[in-house]
Order: sequence, then structure tokens, then C-alpha cells
Amino acid sequence: MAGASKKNRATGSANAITADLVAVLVAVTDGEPKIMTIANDGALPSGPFEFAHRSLQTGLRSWVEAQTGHPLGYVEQLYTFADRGRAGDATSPHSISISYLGLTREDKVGQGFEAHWSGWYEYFPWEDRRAGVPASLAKTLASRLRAWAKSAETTSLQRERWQRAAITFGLDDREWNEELVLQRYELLYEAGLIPEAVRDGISAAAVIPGRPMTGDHRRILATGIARLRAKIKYRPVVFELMPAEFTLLQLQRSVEALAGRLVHKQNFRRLIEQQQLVEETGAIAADTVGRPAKLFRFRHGVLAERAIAGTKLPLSRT
Amino acid sequence: MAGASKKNRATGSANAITADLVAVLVAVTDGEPKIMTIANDGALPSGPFEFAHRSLQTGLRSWVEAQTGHPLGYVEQLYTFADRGRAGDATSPHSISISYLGLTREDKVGQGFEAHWSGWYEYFPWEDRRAGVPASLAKTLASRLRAWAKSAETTSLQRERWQRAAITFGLDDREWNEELVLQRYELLYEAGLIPEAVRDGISAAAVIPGRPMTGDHRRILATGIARLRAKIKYRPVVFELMPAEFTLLQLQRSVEALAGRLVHKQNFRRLIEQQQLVEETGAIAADTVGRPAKLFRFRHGVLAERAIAGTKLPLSRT
DNA sequence: TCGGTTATGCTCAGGATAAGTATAAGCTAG
DNA sequence: CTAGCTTATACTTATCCTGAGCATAACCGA
Repeated sequence: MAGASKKNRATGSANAITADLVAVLVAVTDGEPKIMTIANDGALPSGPFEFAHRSLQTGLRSWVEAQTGHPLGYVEQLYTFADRGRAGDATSPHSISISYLGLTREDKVGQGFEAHWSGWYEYFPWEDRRAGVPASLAKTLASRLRAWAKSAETTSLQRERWQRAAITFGLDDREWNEELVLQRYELLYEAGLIPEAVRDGISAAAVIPGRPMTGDHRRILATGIARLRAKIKYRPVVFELMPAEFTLLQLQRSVEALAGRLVHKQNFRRLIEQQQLVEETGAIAADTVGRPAKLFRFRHGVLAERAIAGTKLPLSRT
Repeated sequence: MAGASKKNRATGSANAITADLVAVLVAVTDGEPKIMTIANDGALPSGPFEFAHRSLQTGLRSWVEAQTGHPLGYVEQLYTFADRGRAGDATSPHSISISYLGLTREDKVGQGFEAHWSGWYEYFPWEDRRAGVPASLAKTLASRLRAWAKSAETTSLQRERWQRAAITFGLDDREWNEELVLQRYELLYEAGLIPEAVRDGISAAAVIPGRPMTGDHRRILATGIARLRAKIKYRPVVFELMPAEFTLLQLQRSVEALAGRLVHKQNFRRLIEQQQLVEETGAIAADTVGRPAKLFRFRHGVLAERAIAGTKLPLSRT
């Protein structure tokens, strides 16, 4: 490999390829997680990779800031994809996609920009369990997965498939793990239960609800959601998605929106306050139902003070 | 961005670049973490990116397996680097490095291969705290960092720099966080305390101990170590680095080697056993000092049974 | 047989967590 | 103006997890 490297470098562009940036830009509005989409909401924002900037990170950041007129709070690299046959076109496989996750706020989007914000659960209906298991999916999904498992050749393969489905989808009384977004998507792809699989020539059963995307964008989105759901548990990144001032319930709703499940209110507050992540502004929330809540702001100081552990989701079992 | 993409694609290779794979291949032998190195131990194995395989992952896997004659247990993508001016040569910036972390065992390396295994603490002496803070570094490092902090222009910048150094290096009675490998490396780079910084034209103070690497390979290695140190806490990946049968102390020593710090023996065992990660082989370790230990093997079943949480490092404070 | 070394079982205190109870403070319908 | 709804916020309780240490077992060699 090392030897081959020198050889290719010497002879020139033997391995020239093209690279694209793909961005998963997330905002939370009114307790709903949104992502920026283009192409009639069928694709994530993407474009050719530019070497104009010192790093990929700063390049993406300045691009988004130019488009939205708003500083991109948090950016992190997601993954570099290069699988052939997964882009929807097997004809031009010599391209790789470098994907990023970025956190913003919807209200600050600049004028004249063709992008929209779409709810991310449009693309992943099965990931939203805040109101319990989605009724439209509960039975269909499990039975389709069972059919897929049964269609395997040997008995042990059948068992293997079903065990995998049961773990990733929390079937057979197993616990639902909200972080397995990508594993669930990949399993549905393999099982031929989503349009992308049909497109790529996987033998297709009837397809389940959930909007598809071009190329492997929905896979990239799944990667982003999974990363974010993991991250909010040990880094205080939720605050990048909040307005400057917010109530504790609003904060809780945002976390729940991202995680796709409900948390225990009192314990959530204890967690937030004992970690000194927020401070009171002194003001009180207006136009609310019920007892008015205190407004809080994020204590930006904590980021400098210590290497903090974030939120941790005190889940409620009901 | 999306529009520009189409344009460039239409006109051809306007944004053609080259991509390299860089591998951080880890093994643990006799309680020492090793990495595979080439070029007189001054570089990580790397080579041109090939589209021959279905995915980057399988490409790397088959390459390593061909070289070492041994199935690569665990592979995961680390990061895609494309910073200009960090490769040691500002002349050819139109290349990106896709880096991978792979776990193997040293003893299975194939014949006639020019790669070596080097202890990773040769490159990061300050990361090994198993025998306490390294004597050769304790004073030098702190005073150099303090000097760097003081050399900032404003008082607030000075405080900021020192706070950052104190957090990442556990100074001023702060706790040492073994996962901040990359942050520590980057800080040393910025402070001009390592040869790579001198090479890249950062104004250089006297350099601290620790072997440099070509390009930004040491940065990639730091990324790999950090990822692995985080991973062993929530995924049972240590076992990829162990022989088929091992004693619990050997397992503990491997974890300690990776983490760079000691753990509490009894609590470590409790953790391992209560999670049912291992099972007795029935055999007893031979040629040991002290009371002979039972031999264990990894229960591969757990990977299928549940989405497991790994080891978690019951650190001892002494 | 004693001292050194490692293995292994067990206890104990303190802290973190999950869950629930109780009370406060606003609103609106009647 | 008050009952009943909603949300906010303070406490309580039982349980589990974690860090730490003690005690004993089993081997070796001097």
C-alpha cells in the first residue's frame, strides 16, 4: 500500500476522484426536529468539495453562514461514504461523499434561499416514539420484518435475522434503543422494505411508510440523527438548537424531539440544574398555559470551565 | 451548492482530487499498545484509495488481511482530513486522507512484510499515566504550557490559554481525562511544542519528548487513540485485541494499556462478570507467579444477544 | 514454614437514578 | 369568585451503581 502510493503519486492522477460535501443541518422548532432539504425535499444540501478553505469544517461553516446569514453553532464531521451501488446510479461510482452534521435555528434562515426545513420524522416515521409506537407502523413493520426473517434459507439464518430485527427494533419485549437509527435503516434496506432498496435492485417486498431521498442521502441523515441522539447525552449540544432564553419545559421538549421519546420531567430538571448548565434570566415566560415558568439561558461558561458531561436522558418508562 | 454541483459534474472533473487511505492498526502485546508503522516507524500505513471494493471498509479489510494473513477483527472509520498546510507539504494540498481504525493481534503478522509494530506511547509519552505522571514530563510540560499561555497578548487571552491547557492536561488539581488525546496533541501543536509545528512554520519553542511522524500522521494516530479509549467504555472491543483465552488480569492489563491508567481490580472483575462478557474455559493459566488464574474466553454470543454496553473503566484513584 | 504474589469472594458507604407525592401559581368557564 | 384545568417546582423514597477496602485462597521459592 505504501509502495503503491509512491508509485501512483509519481505517475500522477491514477486515482483521481471527485468529492462532495453533504450537510445534515438540524434545527428544532416548536418541539419538532427539522432538517434543511433541497430538490423538493428529496435531498440534503450538497455540493462539490472546495479546497479554498483551510479545512473541510471551516469550508462548510462559511458556506452555511453565507446561505443562512446566521453563524452555524456546532459542526462535526459525520462520515465519508463511498459505497458503490448505493448512490442510485452505479454509473459514476468514482465519487465520495463527505458528510457533516450542523446545528442551527430555523428562524434565522436568509431570504431568497431555495432550501426548506422538513420534519425529520417524515423520513423516519418509525423513529418517533414520543406518542408511543406509531399505530400505523406497529403491526405492519413487525410482520414485514418477520416475513423477511422467515424468507432466509436455513433455520439458523432465519433465527439470526429475527434476532437482529428484534434487537434493533425493540421487539419481543426488548428495550427500544433510540441510538440505533442507522442500524434500523440498514436493516430495512437489506430487507427491501424501503424505496431505496427497490431502486438499487434489492429484491423488494411491499414498502413501508417514510419518505425516500435521492442517492444515499437518507442513510446519511440516519447517521446524523444517530450521532445527535448519542451526543446530547454527553455533550450540551441541545443548547445550540435553543433560542437565547427558554423555559425548562421547552428545553425538555427539544431533547424529547431529538431522542424520539419522553423523559421524566422532574429528574430532567434535577439533572440540568445540578450540572449548572443553565442560569435564570430573571424573566418569566409570557403567554403560556398554566403556571408561568422561569426563563433560563445557557451558561456558556461551562464549556470553558470543564470537560462536561451533557444531559443523559432520564427516560420515563410509561 | 447543489446547483454548483450539477454544473461541475456536467463540465467534468473541475473538482478532481486524490484520496488516500491511512490506517491506525492497533494490537496489544504484553500489556503494551502497539501500532503498525512503516517508513522506519515514522509513518502510518497508507496508500491510494481504490474503488475496486464495494465500500471503503471492505477495501481496507481485505488489504490488511492480505498483508497480515489474519482477519481484521474490527474496523471503523476515523476521520477524513483535508487541512492545508498540515501535511508537511503545502505544495500538494488537493489530497484528502480517509483514516481508519483497525484492531488486530501482533503475533499473526505475515512473513516478508516491511511493517513494524511500535509502542504507541513512543509517540505520545504524556499519554501513559499507568506509572503515575511520567517524571521526565511532569515539570517540563507544565512549565512550557505556562510559558505559552503567558506569551499571549492580552490578559484574558492568557487566562483562556491556561484554562484550556489546565483542562486538557489535568493541571491545577483538575482530573486527567484520558479521552482528550487529540485535544492535547492539537494544543501542543498550537503551542509549538512538537516537531510537526516547527515543520509547519508555527513559531517554535523548545520541543518536548515524543517521536514525530510524517505529514499529519501523528494527528491521525491521536484521533485513533482517543476513539479507542472512548470505545472500550461502551463496546466490548478489547476482546478483538486479546488471544482466544486469557486471564482476567491480562484483560485488565490490556484495558489499562489502552486507557493509559490503572483500574480497580475487583471492581473491574465485577463489571466484566456481571455483564456476562466472558465465560470460563475450564483451563488454568500455566507458568504464572502467585495463585494460578482461571482462563476465560469472550462470549461472542453477547454481540448478537443485545446491544451491549462495554467496560466503563472502574478507575482507581490511588 | 514464612513471605511474596496473584486470585477471588464479600462488605459497606455514598451517590446517582427512577418514580412518585405534594404544593404553588397561573388561566378560564361557569 | 371559585372549581377545575394546566404547568412549575420542591421533596421524598426505594433501589441500583460505584468506589474502596478487607479477608481469604492458592501458588511459588527461599
